[in-house]
Amino acid sequence: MCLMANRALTEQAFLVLTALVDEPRHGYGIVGEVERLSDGRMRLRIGTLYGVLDRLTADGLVELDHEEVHQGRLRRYYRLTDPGAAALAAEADRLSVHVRAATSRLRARRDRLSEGGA
Amino acid sequence: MCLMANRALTEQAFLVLTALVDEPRHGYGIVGEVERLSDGRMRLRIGTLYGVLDRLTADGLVELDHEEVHQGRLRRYYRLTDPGAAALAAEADRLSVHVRAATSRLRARRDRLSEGGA
DNA sequence: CACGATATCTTGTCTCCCGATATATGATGT
DNA sequence: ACATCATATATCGGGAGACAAGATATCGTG
Repeated sequence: MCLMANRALTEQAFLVLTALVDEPRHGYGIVGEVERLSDGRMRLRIGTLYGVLDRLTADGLVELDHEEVHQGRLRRYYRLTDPGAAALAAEADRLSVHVRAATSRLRARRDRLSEGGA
Repeated sequence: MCLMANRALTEQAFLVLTALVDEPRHGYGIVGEVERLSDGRMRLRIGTLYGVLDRLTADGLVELDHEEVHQGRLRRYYRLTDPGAAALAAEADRLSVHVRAATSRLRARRDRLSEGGA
């Protein structure tokens, strides 16, 4: 366990954390929620999920909530921790700066080009 | 050259494209601009830059603008192409969806927790 | 009773980020 | 004069991580 590892989150880790903000979810539930919250554009691969989940657990950003058997199949539910919520907030902030920089510059470029082309 | 490769951009590629929206820049200029546009939080490593630049060039998202010698040292300037601007806009849009999902859920979580804690 | 969906996890491959290194010139300091 | 640092290009090896594919198991459906 390494709670102090505040390296930048990967995009997949970001999406997993986001999917867990509302309520604890199990593996397949996380995959479905990620697809939903990204407007169906991001499909988290099942092989990717468990690696991400292991790393997030090791860093203390998520933790095992409980296990239950649903229709004969085991479901392992994960929960967002407070450090996890803080890390997600920090990463969202960081990304938001990049997105704003890109969109404002692109807008200026479009204005510049349409002016020259008119 | 593979113009049709619309795989998702890496974060570093996103930042390089953003740095080139305003005007053509050379390698070191890109590094400095990335640091500026990320509020000093992202320092693009020089070893990373040239790999990113090679891939973006191969995909037709940037292209060589011109070369000039400044104070005895060669500067190789790169320029954003129209497909590059389109790819950057699409990626900014995609990230923006993720950021909004995270922030709105985190806000709801904070409200929920402060309510229970009050 | 085969097949697909649900559910977990492992393994191999491939991309790519990063640190280190190489090379070269101009500017700065002592 | 000479060392050192900033600028500027590029390459290489290591390691992290995403993804495809497969293993294993149960339930529902046709």
